[in-house]
Amino acid sequence: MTRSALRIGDVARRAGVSVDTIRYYEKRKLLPPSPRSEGGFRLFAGETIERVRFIKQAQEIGFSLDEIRTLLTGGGVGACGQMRDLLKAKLEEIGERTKALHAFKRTLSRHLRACEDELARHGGGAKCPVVVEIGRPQNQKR
Amino acid sequence: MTRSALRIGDVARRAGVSVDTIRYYEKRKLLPPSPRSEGGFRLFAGETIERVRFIKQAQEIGFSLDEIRTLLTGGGVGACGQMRDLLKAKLEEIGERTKALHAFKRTLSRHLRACEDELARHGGGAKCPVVVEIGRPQNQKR
DNA sequence: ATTGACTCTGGAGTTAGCTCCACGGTGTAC
DNA sequence: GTACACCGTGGAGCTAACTCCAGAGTCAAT
Repeated sequence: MTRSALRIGDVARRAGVSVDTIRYYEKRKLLPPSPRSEGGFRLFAGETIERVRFIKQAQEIGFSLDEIRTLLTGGGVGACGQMRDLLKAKLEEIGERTKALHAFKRTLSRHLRACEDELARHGGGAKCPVVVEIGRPQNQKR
Repeated sequence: MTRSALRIGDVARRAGVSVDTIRYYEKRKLLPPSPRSEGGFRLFAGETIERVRFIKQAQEIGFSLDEIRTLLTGGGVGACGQMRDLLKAKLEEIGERTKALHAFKRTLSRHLRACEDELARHGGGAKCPVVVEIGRPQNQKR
């Protein structure tokens, strides 16, 4: 019951973003227009913090604000089926991202191994095999 | 031995980017300055295609061009140790990204389950529980 | 020798996602 | 009742990563 409303600065601090970001999200419809105090200050409920964190989380893994908004605003009233499709699509995307991440990880791991082998053999005096493989100029192979 | 040089358009096509992008990468030092033809056309070796693909791959999973450049240019001549550290750091970052991806996947999966339960129970007529949980306005819990 | 596809440079323009600023009003603690 | 931190709006500015353009030159084929 202690639903004391938060002001924009509190939300920002507790969600780890700037107040400008909050206002920007509101403008971009990622946050609904908030009720205001007498004097015009925005008043937020505690859940807003969760919501902003969700946005940040989604963003970090590569979704755009527009994509996130479609997630947040669902498919309109009662559009559970639409939401389900959306979620499925996003989950598939995440699967692909995960695969890409794995592939890249393997690539880097391979380079790392080459690097450590080289260090073990020549103590780093010679030229790095990674630089040789990856950073080769455009002329020829050897 | 058939090292016929490629022109910018070939590289672009085969790497799946625009010629402008190639030139941009060169300017940003992700590609070394290429030798030129008599008339001033850039001439690329086949490996450039790999390199551009590597850049795109790294980029897709969230690395900036600056970060990628440090990977591509290593740590200077013979700096194998430096490269190793760099690779280790990047691999750790990838690990974190993977975790974030997983967490988000769980969140979305949970929403999806809620959505499908709701559909099974009420056939989608009612309001979507996901919208209720995620897209709630700032007022109160219920 | 001319055509048509391609390339060059320099610089301007674009999109996403903020970030900063000035100038003025609010809220509350003393 | 005033000091001081906070908030409001509108709009300009910023960074990354391209993308587009004009005007001019190149190259391979016919």
